[in-house]
Amino acid sequence: MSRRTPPRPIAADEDLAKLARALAHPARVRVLRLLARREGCIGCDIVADLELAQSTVSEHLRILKAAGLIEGEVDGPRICYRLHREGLARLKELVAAL
Amino acid sequence: MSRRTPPRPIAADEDLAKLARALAHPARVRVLRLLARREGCIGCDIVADLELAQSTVSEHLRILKAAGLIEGEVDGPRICYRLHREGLARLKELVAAL
DNA sequence: CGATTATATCGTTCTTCGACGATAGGCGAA
DNA sequence: TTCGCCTATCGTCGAAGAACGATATAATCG
Repeated sequence: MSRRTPPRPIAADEDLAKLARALAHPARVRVLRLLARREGCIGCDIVADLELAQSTVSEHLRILKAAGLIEGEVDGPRICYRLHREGLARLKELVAAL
Repeated sequence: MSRRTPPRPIAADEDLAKLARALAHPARVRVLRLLARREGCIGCDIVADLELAQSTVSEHLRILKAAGLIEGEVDGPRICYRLHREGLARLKELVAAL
């Protein structure tokens, strides 16, 4: 157990890779910036901002949510998205530690 | 030209997405950590550390190099890889700015 | 020179991603 | 309840990613 670099996957590597994958598309980065700018939440305005089909945007949002970078709260017939500070903080930690 | 959010791609989004894509695989994250640990350079030891075929590792290194996160210097018959501080710093900047 | 070692590249196969249209479900308003 | 808006999900298709073995290139050693 004094091996220098254990051959096992190493959880932190997987974690960072997963978060990075969520960032690995300009549309998703744009969504994050959008949510950062407007402190509050945004509904379908995201669809209007990105120039993509609604279903495509929905998929990007799903990916960001699955990665823990954003969260969506149901607000009547629409959904209010906002940054998920904890997930974002974890991402920053992991990157800063590189 | 007073549009709030111009529909153009926005270079910074593309940049961050590209960098993130380079990080979007555990093997590549691991390489970065490896190079961070051993301050100096490493040759084919990377192949030994990752449990992947040499050609696969070579491809991962190519991707990291293309993203500007590492650099390789020819050292006789082998190649000495090290972190590319500037690229890494740019990545950290962009992520921290989120 | 010939052998050895370290890397890169090529070609293939399989999987995953990204985009779209079509459609279904939920909620508020009329 | 019926209509209309917002969102999610499904199915499909083409593009890109990931892995490998085989092979090519380059430099050192004997």
